[in-house]
Amino acid sequence: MAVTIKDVARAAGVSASTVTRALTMPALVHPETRDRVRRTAASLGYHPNRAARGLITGRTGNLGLLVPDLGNPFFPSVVKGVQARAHEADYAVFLADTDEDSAAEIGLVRKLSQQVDGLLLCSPRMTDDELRTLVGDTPLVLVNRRLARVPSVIPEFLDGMRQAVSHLTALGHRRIGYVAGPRSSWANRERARSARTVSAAAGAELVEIGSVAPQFEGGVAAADQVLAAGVTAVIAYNDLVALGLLNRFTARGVSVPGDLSVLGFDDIPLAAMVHPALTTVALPKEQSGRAAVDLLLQLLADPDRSPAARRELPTQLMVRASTGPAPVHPAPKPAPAESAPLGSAGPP
Amino acid sequence: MAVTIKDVARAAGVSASTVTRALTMPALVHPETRDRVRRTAASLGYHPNRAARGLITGRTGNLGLLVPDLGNPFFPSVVKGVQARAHEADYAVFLADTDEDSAAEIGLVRKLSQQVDGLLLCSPRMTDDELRTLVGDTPLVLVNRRLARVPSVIPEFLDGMRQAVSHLTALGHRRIGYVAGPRSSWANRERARSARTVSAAAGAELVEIGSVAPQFEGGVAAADQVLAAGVTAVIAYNDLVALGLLNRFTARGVSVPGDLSVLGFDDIPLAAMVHPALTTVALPKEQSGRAAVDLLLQLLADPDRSPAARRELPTQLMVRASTGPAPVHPAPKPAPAESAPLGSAGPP
DNA sequence: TTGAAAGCGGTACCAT
DNA sequence: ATGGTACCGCTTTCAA
Repeated sequence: MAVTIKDVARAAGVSASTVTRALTMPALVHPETRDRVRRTAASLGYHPNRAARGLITGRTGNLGLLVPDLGNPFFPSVVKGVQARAHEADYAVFLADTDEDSAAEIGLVRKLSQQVDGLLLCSPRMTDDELRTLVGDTPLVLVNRRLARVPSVIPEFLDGMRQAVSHLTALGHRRIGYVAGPRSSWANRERARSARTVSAAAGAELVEIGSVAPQFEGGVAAADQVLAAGVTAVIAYNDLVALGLLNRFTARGVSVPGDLSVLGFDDIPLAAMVHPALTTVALPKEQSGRAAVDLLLQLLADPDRSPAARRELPTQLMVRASTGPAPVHPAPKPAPAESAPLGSAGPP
Repeated sequence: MAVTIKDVARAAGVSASTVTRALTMPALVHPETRDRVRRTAASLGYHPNRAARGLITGRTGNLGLLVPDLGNPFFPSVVKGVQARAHEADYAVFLADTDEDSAAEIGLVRKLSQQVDGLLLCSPRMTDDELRTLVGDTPLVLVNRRLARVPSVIPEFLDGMRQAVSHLTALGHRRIGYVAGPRSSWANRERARSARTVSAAAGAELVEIGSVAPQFEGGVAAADQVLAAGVTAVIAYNDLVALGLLNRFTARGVSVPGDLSVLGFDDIPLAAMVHPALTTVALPKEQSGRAAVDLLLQLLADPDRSPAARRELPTQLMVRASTGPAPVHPAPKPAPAESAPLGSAGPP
């Protein structure tokens, strides 16, 4: 069994109360006693049992983080940010991957909420109504999602999209595609809305295409529709989808950015590693994670504060090789390609 | 405050003891009472407080998972496997990213061990001696690392390397490079050792190159040494390093697989998405995670069992476009390239 | 079959 | 400045 407070008390010749004080309210105990207790505790390798402490203080020192899919590199980045900030504040982190399943989200919130001081929901897929039923139970902070009266950390989507569209129109593009992500994703709805607003303002025509899984395969699946849409540039829901598009375009002999410009969202590390490197709107990832933890800690420290603190973090267009001047002639519509096996197309 | 056992007891008109029994030892309570209690509990939304329960049972229902870097897509995959299996068994998972730092690993093990029933250490960077001091404290399972008398889940590296080298020698390669990863990585030591053993047996010459960070940048950094080594094929410590090599080769005008074949390890999803797609040795990832949880649960269920259960999982060579026949003339040594900005090289 | 009481490892309050 | 005691939520004897 582990070392308990009683072991320390006995070894130091004091009561359990004094041990607690020496460790958590040092000012209240005689310096000499304090030092002796602390030394004894250290030498015995004593660490207070957080569960037991939590039982009485109501504080567990834990927080929970839910993400839809660790397979999308966007989320591990957010997780890293959360971890880093949480550990600084001496919090431990429960992580759960919900597999893009809103039912799983709800169940996990319920299960975790009793073991944590607060929860961070990153890009939750559940509906607003479902989300509302969870509020009040446990302190909640949303990441990448906005809901009235719930604290949240979100990126400046509108500005990011403005940067993206300005870049494309400056290159001469006038007819731009947007490949939509999952309908259950608030981020997708925001990006689509921003795309409409911004392209209207810029005098460009926006063609909305499908609604695909937020993965490489989604992009591969949407690529032919993009070609058929006669656009000269396409903005993908996220980088994975953009990479799927790139892959399929290469397989069909469509040159990027010669025939078609491709732009992603997120700036996952991968975006800079591929060929051609992907132009993308960088979202704050680690930073979102850190900010969310900050917001949560703030909330815990002083619960009666504004229940709807909200932080919006800047986005940044990363111009790389996948976008270029609009072709003089509209996008080509090549003959149906030999169907290349996904992800294994040979060299051009 | 959340619903407690007393609330349920009062509402159902029984004692707390009966509530416990009705929920955890149904056989011991009168069917009628049992049903009434369970209905009341359900209608009140009662979930037993796991921390309180753990205090007395000694079981927390939690487990901890440490990984070196979530930024390497290999680890999120393992995490997904752990999560999936853990949730099936009704366990919650503490996750910690140690940032490739062995000191952080040790601290986190200490911090988490009191809150969990067992810990999974994935690719720990600490030394064998450090690792040994941690054993016995809390049930431990190693993933991707072997240590005497500690249960572990590891891939069949030797066989994986054999597949890789056989593939290359069959293509005519006789001089093969191995770009080493971090020295603190057991996996790296194993791969290097396997590479030596296997290539000797296959009559190929092995050239060991550097020791780089297990990341894209590590590969970029090693690429020029690889070219200078006069090999016709190179095996990278992992896929990220392989991608870094590819990127720099492309920038220097070296054709893959025309001039040089490149082979990775891991089979991260990315490997199939790039161009040319990366030939790689697929390691079990989700599967390792699941197996590790299984091993841990087994250990918890019956602690006196063999303390050193060990599972070795098969690996699988994925042949893709980055490997091809050895060139007739040894690898070219192109003139020093214009130094292309990392990760942003334009189209060939 | 059920209830009362003790105690898991801490902390907080009230004495002294 | 320190010790005693009650209690956090739950499980587990022990009696009835």
